[in-house]
Amino acid sequence: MSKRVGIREVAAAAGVSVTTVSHSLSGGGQLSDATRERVRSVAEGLNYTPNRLASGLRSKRSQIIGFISDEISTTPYAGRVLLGAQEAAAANDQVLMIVNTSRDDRLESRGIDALLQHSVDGIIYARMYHQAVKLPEALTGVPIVLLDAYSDRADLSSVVPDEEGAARTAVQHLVAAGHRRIGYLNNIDDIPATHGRLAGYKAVLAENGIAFDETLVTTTESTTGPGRDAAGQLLALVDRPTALFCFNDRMAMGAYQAAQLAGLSIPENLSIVSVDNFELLADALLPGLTSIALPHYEMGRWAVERLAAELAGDADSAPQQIRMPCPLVHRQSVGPPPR
Amino acid sequence: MSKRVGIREVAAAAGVSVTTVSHSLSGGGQLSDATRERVRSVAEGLNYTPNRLASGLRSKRSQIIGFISDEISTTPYAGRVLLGAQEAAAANDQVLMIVNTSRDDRLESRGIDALLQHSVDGIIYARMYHQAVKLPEALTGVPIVLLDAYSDRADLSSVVPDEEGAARTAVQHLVAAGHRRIGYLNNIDDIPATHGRLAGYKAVLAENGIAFDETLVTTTESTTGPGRDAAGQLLALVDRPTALFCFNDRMAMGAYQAAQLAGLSIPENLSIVSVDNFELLADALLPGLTSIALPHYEMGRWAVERLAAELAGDADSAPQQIRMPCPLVHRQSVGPPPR
DNA sequence: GTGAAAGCGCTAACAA
DNA sequence: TTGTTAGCGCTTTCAC
Repeated sequence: MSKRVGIREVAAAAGVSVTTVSHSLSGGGQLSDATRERVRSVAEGLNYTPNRLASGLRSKRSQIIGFISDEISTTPYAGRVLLGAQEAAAANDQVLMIVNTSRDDRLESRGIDALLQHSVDGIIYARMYHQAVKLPEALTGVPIVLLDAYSDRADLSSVVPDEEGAARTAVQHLVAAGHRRIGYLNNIDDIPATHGRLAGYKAVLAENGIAFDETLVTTTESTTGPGRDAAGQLLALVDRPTALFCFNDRMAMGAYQAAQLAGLSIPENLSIVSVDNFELLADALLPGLTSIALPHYEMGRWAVERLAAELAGDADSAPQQIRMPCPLVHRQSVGPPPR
Repeated sequence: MSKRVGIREVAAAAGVSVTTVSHSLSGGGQLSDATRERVRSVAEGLNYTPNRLASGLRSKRSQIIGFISDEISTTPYAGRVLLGAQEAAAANDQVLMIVNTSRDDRLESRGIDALLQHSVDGIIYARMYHQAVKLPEALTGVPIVLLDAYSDRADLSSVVPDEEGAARTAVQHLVAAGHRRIGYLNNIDDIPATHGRLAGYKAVLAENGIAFDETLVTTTESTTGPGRDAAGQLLALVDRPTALFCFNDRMAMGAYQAAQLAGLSIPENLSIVSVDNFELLADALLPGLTSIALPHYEMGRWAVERLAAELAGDADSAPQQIRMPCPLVHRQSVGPPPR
């Protein structure tokens, strides 16, 4: 730390004015390439780094992106979102300032105040799973991009996973393996993932001439225990499914346990595909769990890049609300149906 | 956003000078309580919020804490650390600016530059698992607290988990349940957790008059597959262990699988305790996995609080290097030994 | 007790 | 093509 070198030292050392230094470094003004180059090398020689507080104060651009999320922790996915956002920010010479709200309006309000006081240039408003949000009043007029969230404000860009597409990919994979009797362990929460994935499941069945059988669809909490029970129920059917599509990896883990209890081996007697591609689980299960990956990292990157584009003003005029595709990650839990 | 109200508007509205407003709000100066109170209410009425860029520029205190970590993502624990750090920062009216290095020196160096340019008041230098670090030159002179890391610099405060204590608690729990033949699935990496937990394991055996038997200790990569193999090996012993202490939950999951393959049920035929308390796994396993929790959230909090104390100058003069205790979380994987 | 005024380090008009 | 200068919004001497 000690005494950082400032723009005037650079100016003096280069024998020019501070203006020239500022222009040289920021690429502004009308300078000869020679001067620009010389100033730059002097600055570098002096180990000059700008004071962003000062430049932000003057120019009204702090180069700070605020990141508000309801839960930084709890889910292991959160980290990937942050990582993507952080890397994109770094690439734009921006930095991330984070705030966690724990789904508490007061904390959220304080957090927004803190970000605004620090003059963030814009805010990524993130949720840890795909859901509808209502933006707080305090954010009015601030550049915002929604992440894993959507609102009724058509003027905001947002990014969410393509839930229906995810389910389509998963179920299509099972159909391609020869399955026609496919169960679905759905979540019970009233959220886009629940409805979107069910829609995808039904669509693929229809497209393949497979009649929808509601006895093959269960609706429970999306954790391991309920998944185990739900799968057990389906596997006890006289005409049991030969494959299971699971809402998430945790439910799939329950399905593995149910299969074991029923004496069925995977994938010989039962094929399983789920959503999340949470590696700690998917890789650890025996055999490995084939799963649809949610594009957390990509959504983080996209949100920051989009925000940067909007801030730069060179963005396509219209805000974008996009759904990200969710790729299938092959492991060993899918095989042909038993004969 | 629009036109934020500044300190001069408040001054005008309250009929005082900007100095008085500044003093009133920051608690400085020699003002009458009456004035202070009046100014405060006027400021609140006007919805005044200070511009931290300006105050930071002038006062040399940005109220920003930098958070550098090698991996924001990958591990699910990272989130808890960040959460603790964030909450502690918010409580101190500070905010977190995060940077990820991906264990890349160039990225780290850029990240440090970015934080310094934004005039962070101090930095939490974090690793995602307990390890030795060498601090980059660029950080010289900057207030630092190490998190899940330690260095040879005695002038820095740091916090790490008490690895030996964690193992002691785990193994003692097994001994208390009546076990005397206890296997240990250790990690192969040359890190403090590996050595510390082995030491704790040995210490408890010794204290209970149980001879150390090296055939009961395996050393492999700390993931599920290797854990499965290692456990399988121990369970195949003629005088097999009645309990297993596992380096982490992932290895414990492997041990569950090995037990199943060996036809042993948990906890009737085999008791298991591990370290991490990664709920997604520990809760999902059948039966629930008893595990030692690593104090991620607490370390995050402690690091920020300690840094704040050092910055405030009211800290105990000497830096503190502490080991945090790791509590046992009871589930259903421990029982008495089979007779 | 309170206020005037000088900057913090930089950028952006405007001059030259 | 380059330099002068006036602030950005606040804190902090220092004078009253």
